[in-house]
Amino acid sequence: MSSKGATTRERILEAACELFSEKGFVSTTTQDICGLAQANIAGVNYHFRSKENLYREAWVHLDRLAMDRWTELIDSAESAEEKLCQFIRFRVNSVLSDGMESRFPRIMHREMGQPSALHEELMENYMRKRRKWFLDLVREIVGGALDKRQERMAGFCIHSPLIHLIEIHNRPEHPHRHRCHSVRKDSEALAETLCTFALAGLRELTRQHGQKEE
Amino acid sequence: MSSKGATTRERILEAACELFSEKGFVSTTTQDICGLAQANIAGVNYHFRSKENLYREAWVHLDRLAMDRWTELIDSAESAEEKLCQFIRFRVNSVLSDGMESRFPRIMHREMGQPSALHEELMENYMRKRRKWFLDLVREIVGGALDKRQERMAGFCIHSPLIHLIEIHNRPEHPHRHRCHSVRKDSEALAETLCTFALAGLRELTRQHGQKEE
DNA sequence: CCCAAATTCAAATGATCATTTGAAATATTC
DNA sequence: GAATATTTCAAATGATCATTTGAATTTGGG
Repeated sequence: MSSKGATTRERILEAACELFSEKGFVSTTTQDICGLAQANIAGVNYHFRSKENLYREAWVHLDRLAMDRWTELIDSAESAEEKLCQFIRFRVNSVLSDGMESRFPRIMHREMGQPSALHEELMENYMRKRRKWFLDLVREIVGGALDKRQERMAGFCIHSPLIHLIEIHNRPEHPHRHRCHSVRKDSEALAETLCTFALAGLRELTRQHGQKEE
Repeated sequence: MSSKGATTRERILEAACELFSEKGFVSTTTQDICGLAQANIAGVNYHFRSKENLYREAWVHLDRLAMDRWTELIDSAESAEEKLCQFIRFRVNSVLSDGMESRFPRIMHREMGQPSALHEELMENYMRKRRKWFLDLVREIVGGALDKRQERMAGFCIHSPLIHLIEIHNRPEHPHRHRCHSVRKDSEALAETLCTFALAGLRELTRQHGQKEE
């Protein structure tokens, strides 16, 4: 716990980020948050007006952290294909690490599975730009060989395993987590498998499309 | 509504299947269920002892329906690759149809995202056999070329888009569903794209593995 | 050191939920 | 068709939750 020398407000926000990303908005109670933050229950409403607004602040905070790491990533790679693989490795590592890096993907995933009252606002502010970036990257790789609908479907095929990975590694404790053995060690191998699948799929799709043209 | 000439018990079970698969155990209230079933609130506890036990009965019912369609599928295809594609087409059609066929995948998905007290029992009874069937199918396709860990990862790559599809099409109404345009029409095209990706990925994986051997 | 503003706190409020209760209504049996 | 068992019902119960309240405590400026 990083509650060393932090204000009550900071401890509550930190606890909120942890719990909201783990369990989502509805399943997280203010009691949970204040318990973890070692603060009084009324602290949430005093410092953040409401649970809902605390949720909003948690998004602002997590988005900022995620974007910091995001920009590092974007600049590093050269070709579009390499950029995609970097993105895949980045996300796999983030999620499997179970650390702070995985919080943004996880709160996003919880919000998708059980939308809060802020859903549209959050999608507009935090989803749209990421989605566009990813689809543009796919388009760059296939080099205009596919139509918009096919690009979307290809993006779907590539992105789905990353979403599913979040899902698997963000399940409430339940002794049933025995499936995720040797997760740390598999991290790199899994990322490489996902890259292989993504590139092989894209190549096959463009190949098929080229054949139809002739 | 198929409440024609059905007993209260049947109407409650039917409503429970619909709502549990749409919103999951916790987010579905007995009031919702009885409202949809046009039954008194006490009906759940009279006919099913508890909400939890009603949930169990809903699983029994949905599993039976899903298995009926499942066996039709298994017998039809010849080669393992063809069987996998049949499975993919079947699942895509089921989920995109938004009908009764999609209920089992959806209740499964909700249970994974927010496990109930019955989680382990349900996984044991309804998940294990399906999971085994799918992984055996992958193994048959790669013909023993990959090790267990790689088979699992390949299965993950192929299965993830199907899970994600359930997720996308099982989101609470929210006007934000505008992403799913022309879903019905895209159904076949999406299934074919998924098949292409799956087979291309598997071939590339076995090819890479063959190279390493030499 | 004192006072006022900011913060913390335990307890109360009101809403929602699953479940219980016991009476009323309905169906079944003899 | 009366007696009995089954099913329905409106209202009550008790648990959990977010939020409010007003008093107690701490903090910071003069």
